[in-house]
Amino acid sequence: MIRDALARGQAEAVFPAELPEYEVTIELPRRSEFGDLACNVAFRLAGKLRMPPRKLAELIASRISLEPEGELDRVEAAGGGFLNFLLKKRVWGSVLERIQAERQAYGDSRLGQGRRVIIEFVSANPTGPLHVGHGRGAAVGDSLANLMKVSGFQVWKEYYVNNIGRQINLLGQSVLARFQEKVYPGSGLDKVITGMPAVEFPADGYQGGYILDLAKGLAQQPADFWPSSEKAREEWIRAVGIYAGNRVLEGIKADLEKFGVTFDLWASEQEMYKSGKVDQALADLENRGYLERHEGATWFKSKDTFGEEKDRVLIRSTGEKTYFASDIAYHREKYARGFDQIVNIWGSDHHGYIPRVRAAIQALGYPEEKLRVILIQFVNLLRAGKQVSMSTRSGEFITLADLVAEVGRDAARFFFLFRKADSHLDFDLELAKKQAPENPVFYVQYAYARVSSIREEARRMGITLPVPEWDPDLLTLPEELTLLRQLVWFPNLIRESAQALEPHHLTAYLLELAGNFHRYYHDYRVLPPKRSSEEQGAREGQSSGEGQSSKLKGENQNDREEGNFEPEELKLSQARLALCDSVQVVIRKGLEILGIQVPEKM
RNA sequence: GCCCCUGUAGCUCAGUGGAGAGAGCAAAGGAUUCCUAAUCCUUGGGCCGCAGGUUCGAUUCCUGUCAGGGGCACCA
Repeated sequence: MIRDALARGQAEAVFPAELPEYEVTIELPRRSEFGDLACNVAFRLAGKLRMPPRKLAELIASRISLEPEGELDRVEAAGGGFLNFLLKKRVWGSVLERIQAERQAYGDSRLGQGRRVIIEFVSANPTGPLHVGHGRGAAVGDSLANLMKVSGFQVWKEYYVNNIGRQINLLGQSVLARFQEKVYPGSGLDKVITGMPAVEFPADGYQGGYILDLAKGLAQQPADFWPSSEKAREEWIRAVGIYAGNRVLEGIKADLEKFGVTFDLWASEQEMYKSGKVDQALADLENRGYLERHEGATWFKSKDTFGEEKDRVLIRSTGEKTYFASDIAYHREKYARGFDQIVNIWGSDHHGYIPRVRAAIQALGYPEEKLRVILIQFVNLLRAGKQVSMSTRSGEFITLADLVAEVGRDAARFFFLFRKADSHLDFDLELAKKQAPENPVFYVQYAYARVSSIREEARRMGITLPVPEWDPDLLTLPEELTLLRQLVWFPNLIRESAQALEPHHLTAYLLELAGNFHRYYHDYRVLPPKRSSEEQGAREGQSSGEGQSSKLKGENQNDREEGNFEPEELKLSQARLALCDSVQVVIRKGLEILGIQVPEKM
């Protein structure tokens, strides 16, 4: 259309016959005064045509022909040279028809075209309960999964369990030492356990109350749990470590379930070893010439080949394989399983680790650009403005379970998704608990509950949805247009957030939508005002029509029934009700993606 | 030393190659005969860290610089 206008200008010899290459981009302006769509083509051409952009814009605008049946209402030149387009009102109003028809499917798209994506997240070592930082990763990962699902991706969620290796042994040793110290003496267990080697509590062992609980649990183990007396100390530690790791993992699973987060697979590092996948991966690297042996260890040649700082150890001189070795095998598996996109959500302390993993993926001949890593920055937990310290080792931490118990799952998830994943997050416990407007979670949920309340009241009055016929001219208030525009924007927001892997945009959007709704609600009535009983006339006492429960009888005196409104009044109310209902549908959809529940009443 | 992230209102943070830069909190004052006052309104408040560059146009992109956080193991 714009090109037509320019061509017309050329024909009139206002523009030169030879136009330079140019691009026409249309954007949504931030301010409603600037129209519904804006175009900056005049700026792009101004320099080349040696004309002021404003003048150029006016020339173009005057040559644009609008089809009378089209969706555009008018076009004008504005500002320094923008072309602003105004859509006809029915275009905005039609979004309500669409939402009413699609309901919860509004916002779904086929962006992903069924491509398969694996999202690995949380993946905390089973050496202690999840803390709030893991909770943030869980919230981000789970919401991202939802976001991608509605955007047409096939999503697979996975937790990688590091249930073997040094940390697990350390856990085993910590638990066994506590067992010998606090549980075993005088327990009579010497009849069951024979030849237990003495184990001291390691210097860097795990502290915290859960270690003693695990030690107490050991007392319930059957006799065949314990290694035979001639087995080495390491065997005892390993057995206790695996036991403790499994117990901790059960707790982690339970905590995540309470947090509303589930996984399609709990991938086990032990399994990677048992199935020979680690050895296969190493053999693969060997065949491709990326392994090197010196100083008794086996190294991945990442320094000269991939520009890494240094080579990395895969097999220690002791013969033990490093975590990196099994992680290479795990990533190799992800590629081999045929995922189109691989998303890892890691703690920000892993950032130095990413280039190394990418190097290994390239070394194995896989496309590393399929891998995208989201780093989760630390959560700064505040209570009454004071920082709450966290560290797994010292045992002084607030667990995810504690957090959920204190502020609730909904508030916790919302706060975790409030900020960009890679920026530091201040989490104020007092604010999250507050049942007040300054708490964003309640603010959004309340907007939802309010609509339910309106709908309930409407039902009593006999006003129902769907609207029989849509009259776009009924919603003409600026506040209504603001809401309509925001609803139109929603599917776009979902797509963009899914593409960028950034669920936090959704929390901001919902807050804004809730705010616009609250303002609208405050200033205008959705339903017709109640009439006093004198005005109500002869219909009194009659029981109302379908779907009314008997408990409403007492209220009927003040209520009006269907047919008791002016037709225009009824139509306006229905249109506004459709708007509110559509706002609610979108809030529900948004909160669902974030994993937050919607209350019908508050 | 090298690498990554972050510098935007008093605080916590959104945001964008374009049109007086936004929200929440905090401060002060106000608003319910009527669909939930868990709401709403008003008022102040800003060299978008600093300096260059690219551009018709930079808070946004590039370079440098300063400040804060984090990472650089034969740990995971």
